[in-house]
Amino acid sequence: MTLEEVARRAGVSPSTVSRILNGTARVREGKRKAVERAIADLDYHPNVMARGLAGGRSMSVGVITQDIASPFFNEALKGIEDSLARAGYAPLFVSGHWNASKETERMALLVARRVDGIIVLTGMIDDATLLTHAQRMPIVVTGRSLQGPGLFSISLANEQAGYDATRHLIELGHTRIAHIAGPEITADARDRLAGYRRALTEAGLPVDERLIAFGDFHETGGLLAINHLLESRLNFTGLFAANDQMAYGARLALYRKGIRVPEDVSLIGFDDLPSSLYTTPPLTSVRQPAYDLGKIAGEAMLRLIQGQPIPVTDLPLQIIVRESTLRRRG
Amino acid sequence: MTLEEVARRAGVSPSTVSRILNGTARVREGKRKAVERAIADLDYHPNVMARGLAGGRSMSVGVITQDIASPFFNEALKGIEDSLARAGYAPLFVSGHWNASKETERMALLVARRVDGIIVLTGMIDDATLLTHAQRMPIVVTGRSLQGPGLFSISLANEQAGYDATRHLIELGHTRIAHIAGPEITADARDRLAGYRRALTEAGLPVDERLIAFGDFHETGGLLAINHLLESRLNFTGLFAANDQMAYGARLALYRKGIRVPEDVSLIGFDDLPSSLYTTPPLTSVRQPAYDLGKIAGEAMLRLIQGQPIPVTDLPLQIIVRESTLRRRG
DNA sequence: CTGTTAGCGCTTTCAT
DNA sequence: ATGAAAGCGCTAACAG
Repeated sequence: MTLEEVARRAGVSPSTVSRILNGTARVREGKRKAVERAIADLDYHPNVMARGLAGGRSMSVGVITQDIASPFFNEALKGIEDSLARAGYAPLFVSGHWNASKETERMALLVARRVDGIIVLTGMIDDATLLTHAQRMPIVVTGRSLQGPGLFSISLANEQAGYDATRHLIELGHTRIAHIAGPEITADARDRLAGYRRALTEAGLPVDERLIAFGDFHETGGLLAINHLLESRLNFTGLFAANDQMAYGARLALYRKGIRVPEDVSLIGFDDLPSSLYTTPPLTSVRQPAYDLGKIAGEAMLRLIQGQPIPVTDLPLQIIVRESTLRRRG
Repeated sequence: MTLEEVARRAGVSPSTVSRILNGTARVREGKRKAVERAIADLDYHPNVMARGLAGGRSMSVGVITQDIASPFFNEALKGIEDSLARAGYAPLFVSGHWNASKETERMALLVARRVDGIIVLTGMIDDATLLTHAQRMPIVVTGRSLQGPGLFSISLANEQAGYDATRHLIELGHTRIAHIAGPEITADARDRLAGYRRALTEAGLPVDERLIAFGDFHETGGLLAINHLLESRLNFTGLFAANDQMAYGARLALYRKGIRVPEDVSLIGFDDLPSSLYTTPPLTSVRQPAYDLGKIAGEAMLRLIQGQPIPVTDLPLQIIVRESTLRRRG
């Protein structure tokens, strides 16, 4: 089934069919009807590649994640898929594996595929490279605030959220609060750590550097960090992990040592992954609206492609209090 | 940068460049060198769409999952991405949302995008439809065993694994074993349930239908199922959940009632999600090699496209014993 | 409003 | 072994 056959069957020219398909120009009602019937009769679906070649658009947008199998990114991907699908665009997912050079390579792959735009979910690529790419095609990037033509960034208030999380523990009476930070190279991790420091300082509490451990944003990282803290015989009653996965690992490490959550240690995570509702005990966490983030990124991309202005949307981070944090005893 | 410019720069015809790019024919060493230099100098990347239009191949394969954000599917997607990327193919992911009609619709979308093949991860589409599609393009389907030209299926021994899981509990001395099954419409769920029944029967234990609850393969389903069982005042010391997510929900429900795992109830899941290593206690589960499954599916697709024979590979399901199951006391 | 005419960048006969 | 030429299916000026 080709557009030409549709045209023949409807008794019009190919251009007319194209116009109707794309809404490029007004067409007389009669012809439109005829074409629509022909399309239905023939079960015609435009060839996306031919369209792309001729029109210069591929109807696909590239999405760079760090790890396609990470629960946090996944929620975002779902949001992206949903928003893009509505406009007939298909997402092309690639993983950067937390590696700047691999990420650059994947980006080249997307460019070769002539994607109409690229959404970068918390990438490691530097700002300058991004800005350069933005000159050739629309870019939406999350996790940093960047200004530039053809580029839209969605940043979340990580510092403030890190502050709030720590503050939550302080308000529960905790004074010895440890922090498992994420990799120092990621801006998110640095901001959350900065928030932690500010909350402590503002409350007049000392910042004990030995209470700060670094993890890899995975469960193992949390586990190792806690084991390390415990071996150093440092005590603490509050613990703020820079993401939920590390909180899970930390929780297991505590369980192994017979330290109870929340009775002995209050634990707060970050991300509020869907699974955090079902840990034992259910985890208190800073909710990052991952799905919404993806959806907004997708919609922004669509607007960018069409040259429309993008409305500013607020993505509030909020603390979801569950059962892993408790007022300090005594 | 187009192929023509490369040809001009290398002093050859476009066809020659094309031949070198695709390895379609032997080309004299001198010209090949010249072309390769031109490609490097110009940083040329073939236009995938033009290629697709002319050659009839899109260098992309469609992947239908039920839920792009489910941890199990995700591991598989990662495997698919890895195997496909090596051959220059890109996966196009779509979600069927456990809904047969939506799945059919998504399939049509993939066909319209002229994918070179479709991988169906445990879909709900009926066998006949799949066989029909297989006549037009390569299909790889997991979770069922189906024979046909242009079609390759990878099935896992779900019944046997269900049997093994139940058997594990029986061997630990449990006689009252409950089962949280998945949706009856899915073959996986039915098979696991059948294995559960067989293990009980073979061991001479009665199959108490009241001890079988159905869930939706999500955490909520497990939680609800256990609440239901508990309200009916049925007692049991062993529990087999048809997937890990439902096991998580069940574990929380038990925690809420003050029933300890594994001291009071031994719990075994299915899938062995990465996160099951970090639950409290770490979950005993039947390991489904999701990543390998994806990888094998991707490789099979590549072979199918190239008309090569597909080697039979065995995907063993095995029980990973952790700390959520224990010998029955007393 | 609508048809005609060029391509988009590449692959693939068909000659040579 | 290699070049010339004819499309793949569609969009986008350009004329009416």
